[in-house]
Amino acid sequence: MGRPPCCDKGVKKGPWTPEEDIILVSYIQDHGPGNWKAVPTNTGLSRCSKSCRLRWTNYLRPGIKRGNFTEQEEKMIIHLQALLGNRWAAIAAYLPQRTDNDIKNYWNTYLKKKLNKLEASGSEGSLGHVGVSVSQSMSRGQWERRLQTDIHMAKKALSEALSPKKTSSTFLAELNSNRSNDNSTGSFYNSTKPTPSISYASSADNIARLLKGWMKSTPKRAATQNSIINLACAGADTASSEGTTKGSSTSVELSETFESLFGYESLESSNSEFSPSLSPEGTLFQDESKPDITGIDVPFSLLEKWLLDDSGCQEKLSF
DNA sequence: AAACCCGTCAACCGCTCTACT
DNA sequence: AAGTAGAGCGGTTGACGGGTT
Repeated sequence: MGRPPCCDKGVKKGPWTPEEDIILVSYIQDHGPGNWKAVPTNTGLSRCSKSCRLRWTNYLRPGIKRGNFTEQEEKMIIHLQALLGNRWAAIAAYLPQRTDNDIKNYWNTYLKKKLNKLEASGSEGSLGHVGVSVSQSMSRGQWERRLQTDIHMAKKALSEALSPKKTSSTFLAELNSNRSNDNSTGSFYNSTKPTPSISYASSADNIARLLKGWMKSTPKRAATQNSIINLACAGADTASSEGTTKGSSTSVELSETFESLFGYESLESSNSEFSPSLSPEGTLFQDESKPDITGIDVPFSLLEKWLLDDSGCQEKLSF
């Protein structure tokens, strides 16, 4: 019974190594994401295509916010889960910097329990006005209006998605011109379309971040770091070449090398403030898999407000 | 110090959907 | 219209780290 495995038996499983990440990112830099079937053969990675796609979309793709969820995000997730159910991809579409996997994990490991506790205690805690209680506490009229709003927004997003889009080459051309003045100050949630200012190379930021953690947590692996750096130098061709490698670097030195190599520091410094305003970055990649909700008529901030505030926005959002 | 428990999260599995022929 | 392959999605697993006993 059951279908045959999607991949050959020879494929590697388990955690991805930095080397593999760099190879994957390097390939995607050159060819763009998509055609995942071809990725393992073209890169020589002994990973199945699915695994490559997953690794990219859930971890390496630029613009992904990692780490703690903010209270706002938490409320949005609770609200959206109540509205949409366990449709994590749909929920993730409203949180452009989070992956569906991340949201799913957060829900299963934390939010569900938190809400269960609240429900069990019958208290109206800090989350009492949102979440599980939404469908129970709101009037039917409110619920239906929300549903209509959701459908309306979905339609808008669909028509948006069907409208002509920029080609990737246009994107890349813009990227190069924008990358120099990348100190984005505009809000990601602006109602105007964000200017694309990302390159595939930006996934090097993600790699660098991951490598930094990897090197810190496992200094004993330093033996393999030289090869990583070599790969990085070869692969991340948009990165600065200033960070030349040293034969006997300590892990700290190496991570510094990566920082300069990938421009990691700038990302790190702003990472704790990885607010929506941080990144028009990532929009290119969000276009790959997520509906473009930034371009719809309803400004995202309004949507956010709607999600976070039960009583608010009903007037503004009724159509 | 060792054993155990628990929470987190990256990754896998298998199913469904969609596009293509 | 039917078959097929690739992509996407949600559920689940397992490794790992931290806390507790």
